[in-house]
Amino acid sequence: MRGAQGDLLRLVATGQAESRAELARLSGLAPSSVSLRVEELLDAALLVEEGAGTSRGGRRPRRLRVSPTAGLLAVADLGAHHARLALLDLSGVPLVVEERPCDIALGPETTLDWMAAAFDDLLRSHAPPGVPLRGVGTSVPGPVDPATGRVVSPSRMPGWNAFPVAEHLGAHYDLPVLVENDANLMAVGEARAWPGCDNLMVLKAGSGIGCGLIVEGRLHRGRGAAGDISHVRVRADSSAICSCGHPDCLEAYASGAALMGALADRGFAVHRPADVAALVADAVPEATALVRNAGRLIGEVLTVLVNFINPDAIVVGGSLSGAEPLISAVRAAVYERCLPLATRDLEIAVTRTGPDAALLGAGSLLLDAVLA
Amino acid sequence: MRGAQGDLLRLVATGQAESRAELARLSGLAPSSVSLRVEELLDAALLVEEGAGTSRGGRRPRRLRVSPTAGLLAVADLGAHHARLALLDLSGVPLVVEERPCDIALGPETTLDWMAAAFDDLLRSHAPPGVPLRGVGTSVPGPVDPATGRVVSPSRMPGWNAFPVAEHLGAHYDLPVLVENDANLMAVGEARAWPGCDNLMVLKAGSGIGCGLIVEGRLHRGRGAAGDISHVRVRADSSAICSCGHPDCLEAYASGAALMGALADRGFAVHRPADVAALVADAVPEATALVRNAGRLIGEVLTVLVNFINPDAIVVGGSLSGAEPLISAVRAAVYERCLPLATRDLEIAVTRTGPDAALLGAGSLLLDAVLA
DNA sequence: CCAACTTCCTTCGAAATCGAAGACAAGCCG
DNA sequence: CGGCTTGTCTTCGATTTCGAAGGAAGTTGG
Repeated sequence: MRGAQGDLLRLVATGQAESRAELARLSGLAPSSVSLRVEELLDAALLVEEGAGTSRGGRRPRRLRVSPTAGLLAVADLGAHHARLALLDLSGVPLVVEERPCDIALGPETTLDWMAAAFDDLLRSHAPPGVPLRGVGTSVPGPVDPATGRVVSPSRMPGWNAFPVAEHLGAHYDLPVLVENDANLMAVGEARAWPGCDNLMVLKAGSGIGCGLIVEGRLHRGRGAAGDISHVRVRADSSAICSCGHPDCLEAYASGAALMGALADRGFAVHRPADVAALVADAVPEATALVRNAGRLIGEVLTVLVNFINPDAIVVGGSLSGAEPLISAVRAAVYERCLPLATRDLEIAVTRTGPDAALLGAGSLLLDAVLA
Repeated sequence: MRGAQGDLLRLVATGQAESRAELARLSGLAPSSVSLRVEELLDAALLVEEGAGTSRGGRRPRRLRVSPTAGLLAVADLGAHHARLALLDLSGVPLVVEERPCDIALGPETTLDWMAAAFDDLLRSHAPPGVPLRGVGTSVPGPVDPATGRVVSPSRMPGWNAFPVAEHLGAHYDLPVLVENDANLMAVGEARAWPGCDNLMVLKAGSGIGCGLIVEGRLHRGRGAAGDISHVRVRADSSAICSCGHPDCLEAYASGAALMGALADRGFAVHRPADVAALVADAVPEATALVRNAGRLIGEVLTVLVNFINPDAIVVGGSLSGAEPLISAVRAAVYERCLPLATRDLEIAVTRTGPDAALLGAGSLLLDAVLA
């Protein structure tokens, strides 16, 4: 897909434009040029005309949509013990989402080959005939070097260090391949649900603590570890040594793994972070207190970042995001301690996208690669 | 200056391109189109051809420069007790730089009218005849709402709250007017001296502590207070209440003002932050210890931001930047505590631009406004 | 010194893009 | 119901931009 057409298709696919007139406004092209390009996209069966939109006082626009036959994207959100897999159409709408158990500790080759097989499986059972696969993407729970698509010193991924994930996955396909950190993809997916918020911090509170940063509407990658808040030193009464070797990292107190450990010490049966959220939902005092304390610690770290970045919103996702005391404590810390200018219009909210945020984010970034 | 020409002129003015061929490479336009546009800019006397550049193995390029007669920019860097004023040509090169005493506590009208008079003064004495003034800009030592050009709750600027600085200054001129926070402008100015570093944190250590953030080559403004690190809570032995009402803000321990206070308590005669740096240069133990401690505290705050943003470099400027122990302590804290991935290629250095950074930054942003 | 190669810049026909004007299709309103 | 207004989309000549080819002015290397 070359330049101008790609831009137009992207605007339709991302839901920013639904008519030729909107395309003209957003793309900066002349209405006549837009008509020509759209005509070509219709001929190529990448776009379809679908009825009429709502009038804004004049003639009703002819609604444009990405054709369901334009192509599919296969995406995965890879966790430590299970992966969510999905097929999306080019506008990012899921045809099918599945969660399957897996184990990243088996190493990259095994895991990625398993993933490719799972994608084939989904395509066989759910892809309409004749619709081509156009891109493949996955999240990984660790830092990814944006230049090379390699995983870099991931603490939760034994055996994966410096493994060329994108390259290995790409060997199965002659297609654009995307590999990105899970919190980053979650941020991208979430960003589409927050129109008007160009600067967004998306916290992933799961068994680890991650954060994705959207600046001016675009994912901020840094050197691959951007968004890390796990290893910030927090003010704690006791003293814990983190796996990174430093004392009192946020992760050692406020991560899902830390909370699970603390609850297990007190005799609760918790096997995954969602179990912690469940205990909180059941109003178990120990769990609530621990989660609230975790939220306070996270919130105190976020104050620094909110003052510095001035985001439009902080969105909390991940399997602990269902624990209301966590969000409340984050809110309390941020609103109490940050500059008024930074919090005046700051929204702190739970995910609008739900558990598929990273899958949708992968679709969004993949679309860019496909239409490049 | 309309679009395409503006882009080309900007590339030459910012020193990114010196020949038609470079313009073609950087602008994405076809060589033939570049030649046409350059011809028009030469006819309009905005560009001049000036000899030949150095060959890169083939025909030598014909070097292009912005004409010295193309226009001037009047810029100021406004401090609490003095202002630096300059006239720049459109490529950002100063014709004249002066420092004059002033007092922002006299209020916005008085100060800004004084500034306009000072600009007129400079223009009379230093502007070549017939060269038009094309833009006016100033820094202010406080947050600026990017949308309105108003100062917002500035702690060091009594009487300025919500004052429409850009509007008032604009009444003197029928020209683009720029008003921006001082640390932000410093960051923009510094960024041009760090080619290849697209993500930059620029620390201004003066009587206050400010920070400007460059992301993907562009200034990050947030809601106007972005870059603030003054009011981060630090781990301190004693307890001090900051002017913002919270305990143990960084500013209360590590700002030039705080250091001056501490030194004055010990009987030293210090009247401006540079005096602190001078004491350190004279190896006065009390001053060195205080400055080193300030650097450590600042560095600890920066660790959070470095992990989160992964900048390419941290640049330290401001009147305390000459104090070597400050930089060393910042370096020590950041390199010790940050993630290896974040510090692997991180440079922590003193300003390359010197005291005129904010003036040059103002010129850089003004150029964008002039060529819009 | 002279060919071979590089890079820079221009020339000129082809192609893409624009923009003004108008056709088209609604809602609004007495 | 029939103007009136508003917004959408297309037509078509004018303009801009492109791109391939070639000339100009160097360097490099036998």
